[in-house]
Amino acid sequence: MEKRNKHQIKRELSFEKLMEASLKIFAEKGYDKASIDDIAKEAGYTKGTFYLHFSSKEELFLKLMDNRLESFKRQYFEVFSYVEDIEESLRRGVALFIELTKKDNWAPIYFEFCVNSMRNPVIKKQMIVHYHSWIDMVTSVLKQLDPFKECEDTQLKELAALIIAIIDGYHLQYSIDPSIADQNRIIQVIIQLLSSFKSGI
Amino acid sequence: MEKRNKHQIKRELSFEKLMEASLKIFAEKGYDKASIDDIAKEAGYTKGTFYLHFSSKEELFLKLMDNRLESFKRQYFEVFSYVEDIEESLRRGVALFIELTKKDNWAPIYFEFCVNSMRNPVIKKQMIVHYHSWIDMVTSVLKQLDPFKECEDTQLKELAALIIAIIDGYHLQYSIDPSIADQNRIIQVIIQLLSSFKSGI
Amino acid sequence: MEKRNKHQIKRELSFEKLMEASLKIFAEKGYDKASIDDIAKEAGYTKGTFYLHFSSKEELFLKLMDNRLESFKRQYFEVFSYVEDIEESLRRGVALFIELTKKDNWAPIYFEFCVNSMRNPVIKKQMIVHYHSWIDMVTSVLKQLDPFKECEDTQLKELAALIIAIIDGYHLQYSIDPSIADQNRIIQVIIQLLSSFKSGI
Amino acid sequence: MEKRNKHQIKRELSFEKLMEASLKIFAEKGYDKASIDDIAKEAGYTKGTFYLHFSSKEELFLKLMDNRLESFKRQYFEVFSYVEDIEESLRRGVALFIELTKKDNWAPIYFEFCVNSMRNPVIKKQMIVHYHSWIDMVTSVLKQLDPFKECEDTQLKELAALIIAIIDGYHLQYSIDPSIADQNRIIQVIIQLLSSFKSGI
DNA sequence: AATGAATGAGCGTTCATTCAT
DNA sequence: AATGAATGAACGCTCATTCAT
Repeated sequence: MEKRNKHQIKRELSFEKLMEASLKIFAEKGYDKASIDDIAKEAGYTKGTFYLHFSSKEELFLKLMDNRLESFKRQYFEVFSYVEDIEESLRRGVALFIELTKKDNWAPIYFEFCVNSMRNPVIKKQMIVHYHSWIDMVTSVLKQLDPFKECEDTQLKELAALIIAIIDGYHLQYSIDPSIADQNRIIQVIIQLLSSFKSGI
Repeated sequence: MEKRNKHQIKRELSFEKLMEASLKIFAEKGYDKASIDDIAKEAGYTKGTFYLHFSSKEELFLKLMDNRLESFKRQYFEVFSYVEDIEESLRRGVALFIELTKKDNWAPIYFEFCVNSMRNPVIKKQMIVHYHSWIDMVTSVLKQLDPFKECEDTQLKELAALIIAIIDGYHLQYSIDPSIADQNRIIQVIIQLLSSFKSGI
Repeated sequence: MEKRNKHQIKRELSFEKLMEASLKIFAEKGYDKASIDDIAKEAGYTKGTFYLHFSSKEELFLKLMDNRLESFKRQYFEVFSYVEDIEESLRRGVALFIELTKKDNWAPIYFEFCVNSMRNPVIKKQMIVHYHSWIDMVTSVLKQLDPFKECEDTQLKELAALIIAIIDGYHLQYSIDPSIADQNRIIQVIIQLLSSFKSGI
Repeated sequence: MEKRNKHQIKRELSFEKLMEASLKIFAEKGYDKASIDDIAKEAGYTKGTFYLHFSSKEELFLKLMDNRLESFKRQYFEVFSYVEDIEESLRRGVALFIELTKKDNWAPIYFEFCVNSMRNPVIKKQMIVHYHSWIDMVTSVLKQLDPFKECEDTQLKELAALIIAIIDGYHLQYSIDPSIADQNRIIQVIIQLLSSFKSGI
């Protein structure tokens, strides 16, 4: 048992280190230019160790995607979960939402996920699953808000998809040239979108 | 002289063909997985010819970016140039704008430009130049519209940047899962944004 | 003492299992493509256990060769040991001999031994020892037969070598294309060879 | 044209060198242990050049097999083609046949072909084709001989297959331990086989 | 202008072997 | 006795780039 545990702990440690390293390397170099050697070395191991944990580069990428996308959803959800009155708290929510994307070098890795999903069907499939799960999350947040409580899910989902698209667009612009991407304006747009949606009902 | 000319013509022809081929191959495979061999073959030449025109893969990529981004701006500008009365024609304009992006497999190559610009400073610099030039173009289109004629350029530029961000966001979503990206809604958002901007003045 | 015994028994068990597994894997994949992992897994153990029993892949191969070649000799000897009257029983003997080679996927592993012995001096040495021991075995069988009782050993050994060569040749042909290797004809050739040898004396 | 020619000549030269080198390396080390690096270096080139000529290691092996097996058939055929009177000249023919196999390090490469054909279906297929073509060759030689002129092809083919099996068996024994493989005896066996076949008609 | 032979560095992956547990 | 984490050398293969023709 004890042995088991020590092995397990070591295993988990090296796995964690490799995941962390791969996040960094993929973000820095992109999927293709990131080599297994780079990743293993960054994690403090050699190539061989990598293949103890992942059967291929693609598998690692998939696992990293899954891990990161899921973790982001969770973080976002926490941010939004205590949003109760509308305007002001939503403003705060969206601001936080946007703030989070700037942490952790999220942009390069996120767009790396996106771009690779456009060409690799396996990655695409996983991307779609996560994207929908985000939409569901945002939908459920909206549903907590008074004005939307009565809305149909389909409508709210469309609204959620729109919000995510806008934030992604802002996000991309911010990555290209932070000096032109104005966080306040994008928040205004989203608030406005919500208001007009309310009144449209 | 004549010979010179024939050579020049041939040279331009092979250059054009290589550019076209590289567009196709980069869109299909992405920067890293596209090989010079692939591109040359697609153009009907061999590797050697490639290096007669481009000193490296990166140079080609830069030239292609320049060429495509410029050409897109031109196409968009044409679309918008005869927009004179507001709402309806703008709707048509934005729709066309969006439609254009779906042609020519533009999405994968565009995001390829974006993602690479996040990592390569030379590419980034060029991307920023083009992005600003797009903003200027959209700004100038807006300026033609009655309600915005009196606006300050700085304000209009912010508006233009916002519009482009939103369209990019829509575009990305469309690339991830076309079934959730609703073109009409995104157009509505932009129209609304314009209206509210007008009334905000 | 008892503990010792238990350990020994376990040790012998795992050794046996590893040998059996290696026979199967080497036959299936050949020496180079068979991995220690494959073999250990097939035996129901892990790599570590393998190195408790064998110091290297080559040592295993050598032990397996020794084991298999010896075991084959024993089996053959049993088959031939009760051959007493000549023609008919010899026919049966040779047929059985050939039949045995088809069992247990013997061909691929046997030729694996042969081919490796052509390149590795250690393996070659062991192969020669066994080959000679086969010749001796066949010689002793021949010596039991009336017509050969008076023959000199050197002569009988030559005959034995010839018989083994012919069977190996048949065996190889059978492995390449079973549809052209005719067991009866090869038996006839051997019978004939024996008759002519007899009359040659 | 001239250019073409020079390129072609260079190409053929490097191809030839690579084939020769691969013959040597495969014979020395066997298929799996022979590395592309080894082969290319032996030929005086680098790995890259190898892949200009062969798309994979397997393709090279297949081409080498085809080339060698065909060339051997041709050599054998030349040896036998002027065999007209029986016994003595056949003796000479078989002797030459056997002699040829000792040249060029044929044994290790031939058994390498055989052993690999037992596990790789593509190689197996090609091996069978060549083997049958050998049988046909030997059959046609036999048919030139007076006693066999009237025989049916099917019968002669069986005889040919038998002869080849016996020679291969001798060949294998010779490779394992030359000191026990007696060339004269194997020739006697074949001659005898032919005589008994004749009288069997 | 165009070809294509040649290079060399690099990559994803495998695997025999070691050793702490 | 058995495990399994870790290594490091190798291997098959790809590809951007160079250069003689």
